[in-house]
Amino acid sequence: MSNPTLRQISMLELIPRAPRKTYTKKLKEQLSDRGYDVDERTIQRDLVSLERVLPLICDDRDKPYGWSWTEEGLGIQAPAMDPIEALTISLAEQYLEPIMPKASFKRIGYFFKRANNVLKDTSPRLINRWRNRVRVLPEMLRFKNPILNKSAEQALYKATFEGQQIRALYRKRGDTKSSLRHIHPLGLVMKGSINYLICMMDEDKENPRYLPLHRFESVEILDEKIREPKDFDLDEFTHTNNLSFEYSKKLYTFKALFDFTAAAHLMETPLNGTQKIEKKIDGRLLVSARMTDTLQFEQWLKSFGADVEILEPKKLRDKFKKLASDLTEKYF
Amino acid sequence: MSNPTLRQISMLELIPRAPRKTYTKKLKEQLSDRGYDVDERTIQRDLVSLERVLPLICDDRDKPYGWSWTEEGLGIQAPAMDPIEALTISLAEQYLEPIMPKASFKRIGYFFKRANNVLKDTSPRLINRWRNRVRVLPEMLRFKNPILNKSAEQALYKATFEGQQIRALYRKRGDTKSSLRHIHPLGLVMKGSINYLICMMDEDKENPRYLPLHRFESVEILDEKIREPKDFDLDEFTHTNNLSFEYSKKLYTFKALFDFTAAAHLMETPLNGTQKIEKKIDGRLLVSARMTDTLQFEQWLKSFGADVEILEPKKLRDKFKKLASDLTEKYF
DNA sequence: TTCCACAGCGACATAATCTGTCGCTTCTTG
DNA sequence: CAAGAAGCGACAGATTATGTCGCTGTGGAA
Repeated sequence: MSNPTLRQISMLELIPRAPRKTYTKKLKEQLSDRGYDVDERTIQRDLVSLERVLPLICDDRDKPYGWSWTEEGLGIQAPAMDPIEALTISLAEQYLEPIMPKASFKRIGYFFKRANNVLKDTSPRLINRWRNRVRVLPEMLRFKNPILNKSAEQALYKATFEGQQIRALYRKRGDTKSSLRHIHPLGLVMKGSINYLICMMDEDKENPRYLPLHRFESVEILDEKIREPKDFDLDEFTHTNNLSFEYSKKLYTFKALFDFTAAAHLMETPLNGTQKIEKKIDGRLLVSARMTDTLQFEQWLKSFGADVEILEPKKLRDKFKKLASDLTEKYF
Repeated sequence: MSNPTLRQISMLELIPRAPRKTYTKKLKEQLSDRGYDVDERTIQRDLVSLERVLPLICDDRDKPYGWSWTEEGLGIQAPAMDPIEALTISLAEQYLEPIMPKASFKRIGYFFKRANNVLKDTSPRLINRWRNRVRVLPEMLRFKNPILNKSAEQALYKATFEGQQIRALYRKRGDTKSSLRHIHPLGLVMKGSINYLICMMDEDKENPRYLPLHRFESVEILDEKIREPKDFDLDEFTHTNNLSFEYSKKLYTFKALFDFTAAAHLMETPLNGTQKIEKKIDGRLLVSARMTDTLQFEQWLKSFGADVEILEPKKLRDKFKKLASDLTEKYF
């Protein structure tokens, strides 16, 4: 089909958003790859005519002119979002906002803007109601995010993605000054308010380390591929270094008596599929489940204070026994 | 400008995704609103010619034919995502997946699909590396999500959005059978694995209630606007009903001694802007901050076990004193 | 400087297309 | 069965799209 419409749509999809640009030559090639064999002159004409009606800009300071979509221009999206979809996205926005790195969140902001535009168009009164009537609440205490250097962060992402070595100014915990290091990035781990770079450093050529992103002061991407330990497995690494706790392999049978009101929610949101629950005569709930042995689970139990009595495993019960005496010692 | 390209792009934006459809008549009007005054015949021709090259479908079982984009078709997006943007979105996907209602997450899945497509095109090797090298780890214990009825959930969303009354089969906590209720939805609150409908019920015409979505068995949207209490404020409601804890207004000055290793992270991710931290001679950290009086904060403190000693406020210290004796009583 | 390559642009002629109109057909509905 | 609605084929004239060519200005190399 030699329909100009399709060719022009393809072309519009090939034009990047400012500040990146593309050029007629490049467009000609890319369009040719997609089966549109046209003269460069035609592309020029198309660009000029589309520029008049769409938020395109042409950088004519240098001579192959550089074409891009304007930074904030709305572009084209078909099919348009329907209202329910837009609502869902605006909900996703509420979920993401507090937990995602600020810079990343901003980068996809135009997308949320588009969703909100759709909602505005359909019915400003309804969208307002939605705004006022839906909340995503934090499940737990949120800490302040560490301050981090945006350009360093971006560079770390890029280097990890492309597998390039870096040279970076990194400040060790406790140190006030940062020092220059040569690093092979292996991966990224986001956990709560802290994100970590998993990497090899010159000090230890065997074992990867994890470094919080906010301790990087500046990052320079080197023109050299990373050297990685063979069979490196990020999940295994996070597990053995206590970053993750989902994949722990040690299992035990857990049994405890919970105060009814404090643990009633376990009836509807069980710990996992193995959980069993039984109401005792004194009103307490006997909960049992196969659990992995993790720090987080212990912390969760401790947060119940005196509303839980651990029965099994004995080791865990002993820990709580010790906790009781430790606390007594502290406060009496 | 009588350029067919632009008109056709506009038209593509006006065609909804299946199962919704649109019709030539309707398109003619909408295009006319946008300044494209063309014959219906032209629109028909455009549709047929675009159908051949784009994932459009025409439902010709009935006679104004219904046009839509196919359910999974990729549509048009310009400007295209650049790779970094696509990475960011694929990261957002990792953040959202565990915490967002499954149905909602699926609804915007096409968007993540698009991002992943961009990445695949740029470099399949790199995207694979990214997949293997980036993890979003849960910060805390995740419970199993309650099972919920998808159509009921969708209806609750819709009714809340549109402000319509509903008639629903709702199962009270503890009950095995559900009963029919007449409800005025006021809002939605998502908190961890449980989502709540805030609403007025016939039993109590004064005070809103909150009902977990997973206890709804079926929902029928009525053709009647909700009656809402005047000056209803969702934030105030969540606050007074202990759903949220961020906006509590009671403030106190908190002081405690933390074990160094257990609380070192507070130096980088402070509780809030008012936090002060001081290293004592015995190695412990004296942390002080203005805090709101919330259950969650107390739970967080309890999760430290014997690694924290509360100094102020006295009330809180007393609670921990009582905790110590309660635990001793339980375990000795 | 001069020369050359490159990119953009205007002009032009022709082929290709786009589009409104009309009339026929098919289907539904009362 | 009549009327109306929607789709579709055909047609013709107007419009547009496109390749080609040659001119111009710019910038770098000789």
